[in-house]
Amino acid sequence: MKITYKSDYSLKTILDLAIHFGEEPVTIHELAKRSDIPIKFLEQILLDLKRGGFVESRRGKIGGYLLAKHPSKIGLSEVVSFVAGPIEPIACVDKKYRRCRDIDKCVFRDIWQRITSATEKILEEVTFEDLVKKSRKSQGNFVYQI
Amino acid sequence: MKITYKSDYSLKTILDLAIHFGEEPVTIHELAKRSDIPIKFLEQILLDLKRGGFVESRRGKIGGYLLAKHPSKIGLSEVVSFVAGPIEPIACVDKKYRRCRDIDKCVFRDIWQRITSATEKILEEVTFEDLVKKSRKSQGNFVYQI
DNA sequence: TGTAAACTCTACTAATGTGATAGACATTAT
DNA sequence: ATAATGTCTATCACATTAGTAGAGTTTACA
Repeated sequence: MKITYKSDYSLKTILDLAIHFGEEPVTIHELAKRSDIPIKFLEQILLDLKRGGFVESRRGKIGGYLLAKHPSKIGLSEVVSFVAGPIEPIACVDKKYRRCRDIDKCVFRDIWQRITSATEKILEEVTFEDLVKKSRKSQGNFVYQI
Repeated sequence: MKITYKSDYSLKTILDLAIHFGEEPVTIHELAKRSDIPIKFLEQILLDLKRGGFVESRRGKIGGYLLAKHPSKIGLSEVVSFVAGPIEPIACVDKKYRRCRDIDKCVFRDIWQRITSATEKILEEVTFEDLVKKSRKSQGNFVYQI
């Protein structure tokens, strides 16, 4: 799990669409402006999120983006996994990396697994509906601000 | 926190020195061979660890490296912070990154902070003495294997 | 039926980080 | 003296990140 600008932008964008769930499609322009994201970068991000099944789009005039599912059905865990990669903080879990000589005897592995479990537990308890509610509670609601 | 090869090598090296605490200095050559680390890369890593105050060196013939403190006084948390950067998984915590428009209203921030706390809790409970004991329990002790 | 406003797709780029490698130098036990 | 050790600086190939550019396609509506 690595929260880069791109994953940060992805999360903010899904939250924005969750806030506007049930309304008209939201344009890239609006999303970009509200979350202060470079518009051409956001285009690519939205295409990714579409491929991931998190958002849908409408083309043409009065087109825009919509959340693909109800915010209560979108878990933070699945989104984070998609936009920020596997939760594990450690290289040795990744298939691309060389294996340890004897990974089963690595005393650090248990640590990384415990951190992963703790992280998953926190993420799995949260849906975007929860985040929308939390966001509405923060007076002013930062997503709308200029 | 990002566990790269370099941080992985650093942890393994400190563990190796912890296992040999109280004995003669361990040479870079031995460390490199036992943990399968490119020797020239390990040289740099050891200089970093020295600057970090984790290890000491003896130059000249029969020189080598030693742990600077007793393994029970070296916490996994401090080592990980040193070799893998701040525990936080998120860009916005880093001073170098642009601030959110209104970071106090960011609904994700609380999530990253909870993950950070959970991670710190796990790391803070472990010292290298613990890891040495755990390592000795794994029969064969991978650090010694060819 | 034209057109403006929207999404779509591919390519490119600058900056940075990662994982090394190379080679000259300094120190010390014997 | 010398061999074995640590020290230091430079360089490099490759991947990732955070964009930018530009040409396309689709659709509502006048």
